[in-house]
Amino acid sequence: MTIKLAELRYFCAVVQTGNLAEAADRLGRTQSALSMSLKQLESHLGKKLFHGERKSQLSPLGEQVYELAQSQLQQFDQMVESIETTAHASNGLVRVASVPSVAALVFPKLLGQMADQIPGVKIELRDTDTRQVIDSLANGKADVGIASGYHALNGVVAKPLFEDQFGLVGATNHPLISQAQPPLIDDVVTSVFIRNTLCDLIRTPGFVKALKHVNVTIQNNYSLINTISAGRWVSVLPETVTAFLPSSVAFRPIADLPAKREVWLYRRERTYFEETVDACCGFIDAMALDYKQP
Amino acid sequence: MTIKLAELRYFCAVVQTGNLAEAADRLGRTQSALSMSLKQLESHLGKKLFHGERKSQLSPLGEQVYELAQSQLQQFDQMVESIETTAHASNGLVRVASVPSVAALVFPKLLGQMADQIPGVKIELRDTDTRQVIDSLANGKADVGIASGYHALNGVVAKPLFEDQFGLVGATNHPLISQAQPPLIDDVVTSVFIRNTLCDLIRTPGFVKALKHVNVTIQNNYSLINTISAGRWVSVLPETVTAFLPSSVAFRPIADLPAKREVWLYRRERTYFEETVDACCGFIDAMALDYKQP
DNA sequence: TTGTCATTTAAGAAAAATTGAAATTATCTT
DNA sequence: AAGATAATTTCAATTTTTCTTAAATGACAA
Repeated sequence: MTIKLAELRYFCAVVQTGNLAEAADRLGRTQSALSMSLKQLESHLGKKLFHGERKSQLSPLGEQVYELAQSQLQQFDQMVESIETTAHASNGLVRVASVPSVAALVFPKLLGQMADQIPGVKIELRDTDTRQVIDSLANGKADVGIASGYHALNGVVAKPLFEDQFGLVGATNHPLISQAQPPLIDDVVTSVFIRNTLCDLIRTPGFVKALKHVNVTIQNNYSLINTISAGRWVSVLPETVTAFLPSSVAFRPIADLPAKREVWLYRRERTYFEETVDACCGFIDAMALDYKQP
Repeated sequence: MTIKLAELRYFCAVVQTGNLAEAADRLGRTQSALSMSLKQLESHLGKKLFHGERKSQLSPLGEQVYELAQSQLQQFDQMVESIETTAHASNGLVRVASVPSVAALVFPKLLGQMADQIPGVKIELRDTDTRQVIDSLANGKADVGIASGYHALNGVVAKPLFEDQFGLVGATNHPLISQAQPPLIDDVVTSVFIRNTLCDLIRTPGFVKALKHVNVTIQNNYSLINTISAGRWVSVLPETVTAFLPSSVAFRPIADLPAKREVWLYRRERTYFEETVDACCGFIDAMALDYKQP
């Protein structure tokens, strides 16, 4: 007999609630059912999963198991949902994964068009970073992907979607924004510069070099924009990201920074509902045209 | 009631064998058990998973389910193994993921040192591409990672391991190898050049530009070396990869290609057996020194 | 100590999975 | 097209597993 999924599910619930009664309540089971299940899991592993007698503190092994089990359960549930949706959708399910900036731009409109033109279609939209987009495609967990740059992938066809000029983002009244002449890299990448994840896509040597001395980084774009709108700080972002800037923040090109972000559209071959996925890609492609020739 | 892991396991076995009897045999169950389980799965989804009456041909939905189920099962089993190993290992389990080139270099020695110096330790070594190494670290599926380039990751510390000069690889008697003066990019990236995955790490503008006109690519390094040793073709690889070249193939620097591959060592914070993981990183680090100052 | 709260235990009940044998359905052969 | 063979399904009986109820144990604080 091996470890069962239900055992892990119970275990995780107990970890989250910190006691049997609450976990049992949440799962619609009794305390004793959980108690026995945990005991079985522990005896299978030959070690305790919790510290002390109560279920409030994990042992080191428990920590490890919790982490693994948690992500496994999440994945499993996601897979089940995906299977069920596919099975029940009359016009199929299209799973689209995209980097957040493009997702914000594309998803609302895409959702509308799909729903209007393909009755009964189901759509699953996810925004993550390029790495995970590519991964989802590779694992068959997404049918369509939008990501930065080109990545060769088996069973997936890629096509360039649009290019996206990098430029300065700063508060409207920041000197670098308001000054007459266009700023240069060296003006921008100074002590008021905040690095962000998208900066890593830039290969312009002068910029890469300047970036080495920057020591403020903000991972989350929303926090980044917020910080910038306070007035003191600036950053560099692709132009389409700035479609969502508040009026207190503005975008302008940097004279000696020609770098563009290449956004690519990926499509899995041999998908369940070919036509639906084709239509989806068509919509995305059409939208991209709006950005290609502004 | 929801989809169960066992149902998917049965389903996959039937898909693989193509008939119930064989699958039942493999799983140590009877035909009827599988038949009922499949029926249950199908009625849950409301659609057939197979085409026709026999179990030899999947329906489109079946294809989709099979693919998802297959990868899920694989992951689950891997997780179970990882949990069990962790639980039973007296000195813990260290899961190391590395890009193949460095893995080939480091794993044999590392395995020996770990076994010798940390009695009872268990080691799990995996070689994949950089993307998956980073992913394993992010998902808590690896404790230590070796990958090309720097990637910021939550809960993971990174440190540069060594740098690896890119250069020409060709048959010993290939003109570009045997000629007196060092070759240039334009000599190398010609009609006899084969592109490979590691080429994408190179950012030297002249090389990137030249690469655009190359239309032969080999993904697998082993096949690549084999092809090269035939005599006609050449490629570009990092120097450490060449530690495993057959004598018929040689490495030499390219005069105007300064590109280096940066290899980084990643280590998850808050691992189960801190000391063991520390020791492992120490060993890897020490080995890297051999390549830093050759 | 005593009372409360959390967990465990044990025995029976309920649910789920598995089996064996017979029945059905498909495929092949002639 | 009929019979033979192979594969799958059905169904009731059985086994296994999981869950519940109810009572017992253990920890902890007043």
